[in-house]
Amino acid sequence: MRSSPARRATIQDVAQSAGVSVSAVSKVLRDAYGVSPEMRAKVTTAIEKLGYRPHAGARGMRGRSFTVGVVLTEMSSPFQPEVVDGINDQLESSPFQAIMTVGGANAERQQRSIEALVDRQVDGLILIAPFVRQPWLEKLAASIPTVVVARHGGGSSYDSVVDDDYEGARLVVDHLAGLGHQRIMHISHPSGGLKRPFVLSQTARCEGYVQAMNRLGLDADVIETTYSEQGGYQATVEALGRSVPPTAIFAGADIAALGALRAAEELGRQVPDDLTVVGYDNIYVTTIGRISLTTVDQSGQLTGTTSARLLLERIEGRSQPVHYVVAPRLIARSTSAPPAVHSGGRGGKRKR
Amino acid sequence: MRSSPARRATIQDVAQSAGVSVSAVSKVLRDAYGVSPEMRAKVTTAIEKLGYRPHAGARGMRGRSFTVGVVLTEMSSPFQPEVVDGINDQLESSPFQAIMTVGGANAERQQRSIEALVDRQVDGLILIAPFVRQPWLEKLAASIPTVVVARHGGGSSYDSVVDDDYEGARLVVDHLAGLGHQRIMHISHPSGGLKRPFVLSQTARCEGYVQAMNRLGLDADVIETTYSEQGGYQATVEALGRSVPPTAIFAGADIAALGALRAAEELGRQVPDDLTVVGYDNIYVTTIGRISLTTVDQSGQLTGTTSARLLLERIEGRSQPVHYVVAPRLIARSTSAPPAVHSGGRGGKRKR
DNA sequence: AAGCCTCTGTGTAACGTTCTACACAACAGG
DNA sequence: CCTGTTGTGTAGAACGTTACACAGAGGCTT
Repeated sequence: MRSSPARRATIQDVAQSAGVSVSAVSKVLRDAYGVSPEMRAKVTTAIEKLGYRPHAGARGMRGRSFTVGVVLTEMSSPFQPEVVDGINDQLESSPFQAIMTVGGANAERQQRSIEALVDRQVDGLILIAPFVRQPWLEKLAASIPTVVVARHGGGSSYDSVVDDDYEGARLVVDHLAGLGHQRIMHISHPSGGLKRPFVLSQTARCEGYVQAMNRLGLDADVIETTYSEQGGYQATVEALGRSVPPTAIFAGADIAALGALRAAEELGRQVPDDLTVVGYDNIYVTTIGRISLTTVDQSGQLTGTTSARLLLERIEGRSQPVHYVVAPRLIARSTSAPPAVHSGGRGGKRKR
Repeated sequence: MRSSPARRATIQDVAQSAGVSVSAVSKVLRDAYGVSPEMRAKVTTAIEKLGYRPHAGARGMRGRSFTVGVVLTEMSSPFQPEVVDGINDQLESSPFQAIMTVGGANAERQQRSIEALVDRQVDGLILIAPFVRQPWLEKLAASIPTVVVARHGGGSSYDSVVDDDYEGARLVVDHLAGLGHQRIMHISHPSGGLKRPFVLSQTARCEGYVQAMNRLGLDADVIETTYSEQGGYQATVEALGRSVPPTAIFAGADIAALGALRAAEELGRQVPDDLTVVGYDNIYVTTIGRISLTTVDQSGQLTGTTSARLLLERIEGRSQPVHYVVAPRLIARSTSAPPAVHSGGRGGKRKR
């Protein structure tokens, strides 16, 4: 008459099987001070034999749960999964395990996701592009080690890893201006209610664009829609319908650039001959032949490994904040080229 | 001299603040029998006031953790995130919270991810396209409520939700044959060591293709590479290099179809005039103008909500297995057309 | 030889919940 | 007035782990 069909082995069972005390087993498990080699051997054998695995919930009640929580904003964006891969790679060699939740688009749902993770007693948190309010974030980070990804402005109680979106935008503008473009339109995305300096990528890219344009003495021209195929499409249709349309479109995200490409195609503009289109993110599809989009790469992988490393340091006790900036890289492909020739001085636009 | 800066409120604190016993609070929390309306009111007020949130780890030690674990194989595939969205939607109205881990490509890492979740005392498990071995899976599912997504062959101790990949492949073959194609090549992906009938989508699609071809009296022609842009590219280069090349390529996944498109372009074949290409999955990029791939849709959202529903039923106690099949749907876009004219016999094809 | 370390191992009190068993009150039926 | 019954609340033992406090056993100094 055994109890349940397949009860899980506990630390008790291991202790009994090895003929030692529970505390001794715990010591071995925790790699604590004061275990003889024989002790360790006996215990590990017993663990092996019983297929014992420590119960994270019980662990979390006293010490650590060896779990870190990752909150994503959206999985469909290709950048975030890349970051997650980086995190997992970095954690592989540590005793920590990452668990994720999807926060979703609004601050409230995001907050709920974060709290759910905290309820589950994670030892640390990595938040990707969160738009919860700053005071809430600071308070959260004061109570649990936290690393924030893709949100500018630093913060005093958490670490952060951000792409230098200002610089990325500058790279694009300089590239386009270098090709001879003057009327460069930028497609942006709502700021999510965050105010300077605690802004997400979209806002930083937009500001970087404006600054770079001003420095070159060019007029900034921003259309705010959303970072989506639809958004890019609409913004492009609107811009090309003007009496003096832009010669280049800089979309703040590749996905919007794809919409811009579709709009251009439908309106009979050849890319890059009649119109230059540039994106941002270097998502996978931009590389494939039919698209071959000029874009900016921010290494999601590197961002992920870095943030995991910072989080582990923080869990180990570091408390002064570290803010890490990842340098972006322009990847010129085949959707950018010099603008169409003007007949003479200023004149007409030629289209096919 | 308070203890720590911001200690988390416990059930004790709530009990004290409400002037009742801990057990009473627990009863309210669990909606258990034997609480008077006044009691409930007092307790909920106290909970509100203290901002109390139950500690999932501690809960898990006796009762439920109200957490379900989701294991993905890869996040870069667009199908899996869609499933996750569906799961989250369904769980929104329940007290359960989903946490995810990324299993990765090999069975061993996947197994580790699953175990990590079990260690964290999840109440149930949803596994997306797992290729752990069948006996292991059955044993796991015997000890914890489990739903398996995208793996054929049923199973006696778990529920499953699968796309009818056989039918999907048949839809494609019939579509192509209906257009007049005879030499239809299929790009497949390694089976991951699983044997019939417990196969993953790729194998089912391949088998469905072979059966459909045979039924029409056509010769099956399969190249096994991987479901990746590279894989699709290589297979296509190989096939088009033959003395009698296929007139249509049916890639088992959209991502491979994109590679096929690139290969066709580089080899100077016009799609769909010189070559038809069809994918599977209806991933986002297939919809955009420059690509507009003919493909098969399997609703990831529906798959997700269904599997979450099944899991909740199972957690509530159902034990006989349910196997749910989702019907696929062909989406004809602009990469499929009748084959190029044979000199003589067949009617001419002219497009655009 | 006494005293004092150091090294290993054990006992046991938490940790925050759940849930069974029970106490008590109020009330109904005989 | 006694005996149930029903409804409401509480005590307290788990659950599986950690980590503090301490007990012995030797070995080194004086």
